[in-house]
Amino acid sequence: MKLLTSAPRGTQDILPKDSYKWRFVENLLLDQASKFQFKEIRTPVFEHTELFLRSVGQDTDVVQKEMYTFLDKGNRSITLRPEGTAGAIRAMLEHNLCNENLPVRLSYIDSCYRYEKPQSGRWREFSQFGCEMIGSSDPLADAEVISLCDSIFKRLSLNETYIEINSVGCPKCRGKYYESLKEYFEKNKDSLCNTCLSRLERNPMRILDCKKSDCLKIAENAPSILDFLCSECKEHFEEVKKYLDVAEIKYNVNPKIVRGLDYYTKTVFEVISMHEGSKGLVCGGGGRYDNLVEELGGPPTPALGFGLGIGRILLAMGDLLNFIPQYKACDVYFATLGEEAKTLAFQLANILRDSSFVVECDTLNRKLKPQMKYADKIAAKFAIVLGEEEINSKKAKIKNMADSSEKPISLDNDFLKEFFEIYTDFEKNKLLGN
RNA sequence: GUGGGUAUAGCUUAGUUGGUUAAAGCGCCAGUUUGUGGCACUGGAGACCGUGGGUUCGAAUCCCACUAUCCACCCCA
Repeated sequence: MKLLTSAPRGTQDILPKDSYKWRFVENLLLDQASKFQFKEIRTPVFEHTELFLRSVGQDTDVVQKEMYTFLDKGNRSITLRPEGTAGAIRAMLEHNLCNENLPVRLSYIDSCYRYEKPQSGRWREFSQFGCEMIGSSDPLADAEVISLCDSIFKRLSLNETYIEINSVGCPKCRGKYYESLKEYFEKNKDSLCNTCLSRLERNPMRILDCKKSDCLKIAENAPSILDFLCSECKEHFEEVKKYLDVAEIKYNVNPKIVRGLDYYTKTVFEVISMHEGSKGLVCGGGGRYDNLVEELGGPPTPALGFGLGIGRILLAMGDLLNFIPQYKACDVYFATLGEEAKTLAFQLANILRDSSFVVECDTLNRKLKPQMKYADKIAAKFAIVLGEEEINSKKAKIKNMADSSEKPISLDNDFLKEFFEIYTDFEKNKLLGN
């Protein structure tokens, strides 16, 4: 078969055999966030390009080479969102949510888009769960957001996941730190890789993130941001750690973590999964961004948040996904012979469905045998055969597919009542282990 | 963006030093007499061997390009 085309590069179709797993994880994420009073917000998939230029930052890789940007028919520059924070904050400001109760706590599940070369755990279209807490500068807010993130992984039984935290300070302390970093790397310029040389000018902190062995070696002895934090930032960071300790949340302080987006200040953190299939993959990240709200035209407002890649979470979960409850099994399958039977089955099926049973009827006009085969394959609990005899006598047999036992059932007004009796009996026996 | 692997039915794969109608298992469909599933047996549908060039009398097999996919780097969720 020659298909016209296939799904675009870096996208994925989530088929019925997997979609329920996604749904389960998504529900769990939103539910856990709601325990911390985060409420769902839904924002557009695309925004005006300038939003991301300003928030994510001109110099970032995301903006420089990964955005899906195009002109619409009205000549507006539009960009498919590469992350969730900017849109959430924009919407919050546009609808004056921060003029109501502070803090504002928002959660979302967004499809995001980045033009990257796909590989394991990386797609061009990916689903991101995020939470944003706007209005508090208190270190407890940081601890609470990290705690939410941590609790999610606990709830998912992802135990080989750990949290790394750092503080990138405020623009004030970062200025001094950059100078010192530049000075340090200038001295070791000869051993740096080419990418790092260009980073030296634009964003020396990114050199700390380089994985090349030569750069790693130099970075090892580079000055640490933690030694340059101003008293306010330092105190803030200490408080955050104190709260995390109280909550018995495990974390490593890693002065080398640098988040990829420009808006971060003070606390930043990453969630790294060491599970099979996602070894060392960053499946979440976040931090404080005290200047972003103002940057987008709002009043000076402290805020912070985090994002998790849902695809990466599923990757990390691996075999755990097998324990997720699947779609409801079929309660009753109607095997039908002839037009009249088909019609009757259709009516009876809807009666059962109104009582929230899961029912399926034959729609392929197959012979009885293949129909029973099918009922078996879909693991129907009961099968009811309808043919000429049954219609004439207004009585049918309902077959328990597990033990092949059959019981009579009326097809008239008593149908639902009798079915209930048979069904509860069946469930009772199951509980008793028969 | 850089480097490497892979590309044969829906899925998993076989395909010998290039040689004629490209195999198998699973899955799907149908049958094994009349209206009943799980087992077994029989049969069937389904592949222009990723695409396009080239080498050759002859290419799934060799060469080149492209595309897709996977992996690593970069970056990140």
